[in-house]
Amino acid sequence: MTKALERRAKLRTDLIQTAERMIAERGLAGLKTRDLARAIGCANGAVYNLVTDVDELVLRVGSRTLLRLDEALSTAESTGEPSPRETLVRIAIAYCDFAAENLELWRALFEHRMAADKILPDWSVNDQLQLFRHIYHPLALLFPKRSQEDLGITARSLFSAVHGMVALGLEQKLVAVPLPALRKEIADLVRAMIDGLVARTE
Amino acid sequence: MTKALERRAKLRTDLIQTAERMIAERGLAGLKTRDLARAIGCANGAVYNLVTDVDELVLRVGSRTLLRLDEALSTAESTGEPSPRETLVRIAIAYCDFAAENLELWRALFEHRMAADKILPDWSVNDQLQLFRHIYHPLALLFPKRSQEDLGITARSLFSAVHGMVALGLEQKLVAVPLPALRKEIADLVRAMIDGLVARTE
DNA sequence: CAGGAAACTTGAACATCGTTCAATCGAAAT
DNA sequence: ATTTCGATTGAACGATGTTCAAGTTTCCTG
Repeated sequence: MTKALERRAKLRTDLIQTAERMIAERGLAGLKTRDLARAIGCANGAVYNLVTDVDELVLRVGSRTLLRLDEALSTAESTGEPSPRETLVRIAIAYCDFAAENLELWRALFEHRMAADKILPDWSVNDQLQLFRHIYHPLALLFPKRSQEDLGITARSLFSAVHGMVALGLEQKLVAVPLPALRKEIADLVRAMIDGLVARTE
Repeated sequence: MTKALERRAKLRTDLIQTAERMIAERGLAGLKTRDLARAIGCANGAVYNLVTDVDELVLRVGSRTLLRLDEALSTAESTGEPSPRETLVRIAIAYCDFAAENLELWRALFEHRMAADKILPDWSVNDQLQLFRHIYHPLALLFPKRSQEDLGITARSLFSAVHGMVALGLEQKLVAVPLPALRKEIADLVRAMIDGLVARTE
């Protein structure tokens, strides 16, 4: 009994890691079940013993990506000058750097679309909401009088704005922005957003 | 000679319009050549007489979407209080509204990915760069001393930030934000960004 | 207007996907 | 050793984008 389950568990781990590598190397569209099966040494159909869907596989890879992203943002949050303003700048830059260094895996987080009827599992939803908390803390220091709800909204707005700059900045379709320039733009605009928000409370 | 070309031209127009409707109704992933052929009354393979690729078809639909978006931003730019600050806010809100009202077509602009080796045609690139000019004008009024290049960079940053808020705000995966709330958040953050940028020049 | 050339149109065929499932295999239990 | 039952296989299915030889229409010329 244990023998079979062990094998299954190992295969499952291999599958997810191989899928991660494959997305990183060839993009989300380059993920093929037959390639996966060959890579982990099993039959094409066997993939569906380890995972119900390709959708689930992508979500599992996404979970790992979000975990690493979370770590990157955590170190950015706690490393360096503790001023909330500069902490938020560091977090934004860290987001940009992570996206640049993990371009295809990061893209897969947003490119992936499931059939409208399928609902995505809880473990996947929770993963995503965790990200805002890195922004929430410094924001709470900057705006002690704001309600939790307000802070949450502002945190998401800030995150979204930085996300947009990174997303369009790393897009190769338009004129590709050199990474150092993008980092500078992001730092500038984050400082401007914070200053503008702070000024309103005075 | 004319007869054949007329028919071709009409079919081509039909094709693009049908593709547009199909994307609007069922999303980019719902665009199928066989459905298109049936809808415009020709054989499956005939689609490739009108268009070299599905890629080209999506780009042509995208061009129409960008044109309509441009119009929406134009009226927002010239309608209402002429203060540059409020003009920029109106443009941002107009972008948000357009995305909400043309959700799938707007998404198709960014979801679509071509094979890495294929280069996208000039007419498609030009379409996209036009958008920034709506932001450029008010920005130039706010920052008369900045260089053209600087203004262009700031314009793209502002656009990208708003784009991010709209993109993540309209995403249904996470908690869906009610549209009025999203509009308010965008207006707030745009004002904050502008105020923050202006404060730096004083 | 006839008739051949050129261009257009067709739809069957191909390659590639994700996914399914009846048949086969192998390990644990008796 | 035999049975049993779930795990595994890989062939097959249904879509899908794309191609192309064959058939059809259109156009030009004598």
